[in-house]
Amino acid sequence: MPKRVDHDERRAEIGRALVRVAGRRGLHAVGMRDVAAEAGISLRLVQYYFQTKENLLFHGLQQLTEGFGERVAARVRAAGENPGPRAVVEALLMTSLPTDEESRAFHLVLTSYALLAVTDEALAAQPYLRRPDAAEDAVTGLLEQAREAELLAPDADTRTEAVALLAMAAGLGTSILAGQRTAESATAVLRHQLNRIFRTSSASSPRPAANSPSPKGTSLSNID
Amino acid sequence: MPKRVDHDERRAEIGRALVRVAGRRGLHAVGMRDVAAEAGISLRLVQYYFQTKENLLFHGLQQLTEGFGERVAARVRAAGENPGPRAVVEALLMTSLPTDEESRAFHLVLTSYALLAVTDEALAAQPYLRRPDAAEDAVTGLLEQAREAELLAPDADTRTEAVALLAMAAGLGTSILAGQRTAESATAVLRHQLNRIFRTSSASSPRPAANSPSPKGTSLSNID
DNA sequence: GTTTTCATGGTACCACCGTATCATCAACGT
DNA sequence: ACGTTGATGATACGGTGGTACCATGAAAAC
Repeated sequence: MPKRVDHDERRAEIGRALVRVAGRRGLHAVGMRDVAAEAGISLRLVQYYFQTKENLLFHGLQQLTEGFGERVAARVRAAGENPGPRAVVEALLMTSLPTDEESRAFHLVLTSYALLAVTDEALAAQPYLRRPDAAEDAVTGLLEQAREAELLAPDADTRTEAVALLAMAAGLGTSILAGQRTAESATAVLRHQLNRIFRTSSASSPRPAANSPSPKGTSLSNID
Repeated sequence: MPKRVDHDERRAEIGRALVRVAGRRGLHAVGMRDVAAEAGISLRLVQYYFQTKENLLFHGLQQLTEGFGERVAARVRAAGENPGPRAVVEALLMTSLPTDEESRAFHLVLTSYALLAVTDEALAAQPYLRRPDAAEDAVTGLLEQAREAELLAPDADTRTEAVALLAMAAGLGTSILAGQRTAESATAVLRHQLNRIFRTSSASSPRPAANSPSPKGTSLSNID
């Protein structure tokens, strides 16, 4: 069978297997043999593509963060062709909530990594966890935009509100993971806060339909 | 030395050792030998007082949650003799932030437990993690009190605000743990939200300046 | 066609970890 | 006094997990 193999694709597949099994049994309980079995390959191959477990874990983390960026982008795209600042902020926040079963695993593993990084300096040095300030900057910028479009109270403290929103989303996310709250109630709480910050000039009730057909082009920023 | 020994005190001491070492190296990296060394006793004794590691972990979790309750109580006590609802809420929220080095370990380990409980049903069945709704009820009740004392907007959604506050505190706490935010900026964000919710008894103008509007003088300037 | 290189399988090694076993020593009851 | 019981030490055992080593089939290079 030794036809030339795409190493990157192979590594990505193994990384997905890692995330899957970690989502089920917890990141702490994942061994290389488990990953191999989940990916349907032999232990030797996991070693072959990632020499060490540390390497595998790093790669898994990288995939997760990249996946998060893609999820945000997809949600923003789904918010319409020219989404207003609120729609973008909402997309960003909602993405950080574990709603369906797949994103539940996603967030569980990502949170596990973050917690590991607190005491594992090798993980903390990985750049993929090193810039969550990017999200803060992005949300702050979006709130600024909204203020200039007179969608916010003129004296709103955008940076503080951005931090508060992100922290709230993170906290709600772990609440959902822990089974203390449903995804629906969490989104309701989040939307309540958004409704407070954004003085909705038109529809105020939680209508998830088309909102804010803003003429101003809000260019999507990088966002992680 | 075989004079009768207070088992409970011994177990508590070992539990404290567990939390200490877990705070340094992470809960996942803690073994019974580490706990024994940290407590200055032999491995055999850790086995003697806790038969199994699972038992030790359960006990450690119990100690942590009990410690949390005591911390809240101490902070409320420090808030004055007859603290208003806001002072109590603030004490509760501030307690859930890792400020000094000791509480940092405290929250790191507690968060690790919570995350473990997601995939470990034996841990999830432990009653000490089973009642975080209690905090939600407490804060909601306090907000109700405040509303009746006309410290809140009469149409405030107390339960939603309570959930939001608790989620925000949790999220800010993990941010501090991850080194993404200082404890000072986190407390500032939290106070900003409290200032928003608790408005002065006269007007609804948001005062970002000093707080303590209560007639009883609910100024708690404790905090480390 | 031979050689080299890539991909893969199988398995052994080593260290660590939780647990169990055996042994000892000091107090306390009667 | 002496046996019983509680507290402690030392060490062994079984399992598991990451890593390493050897082998081999199958293309690609020459």
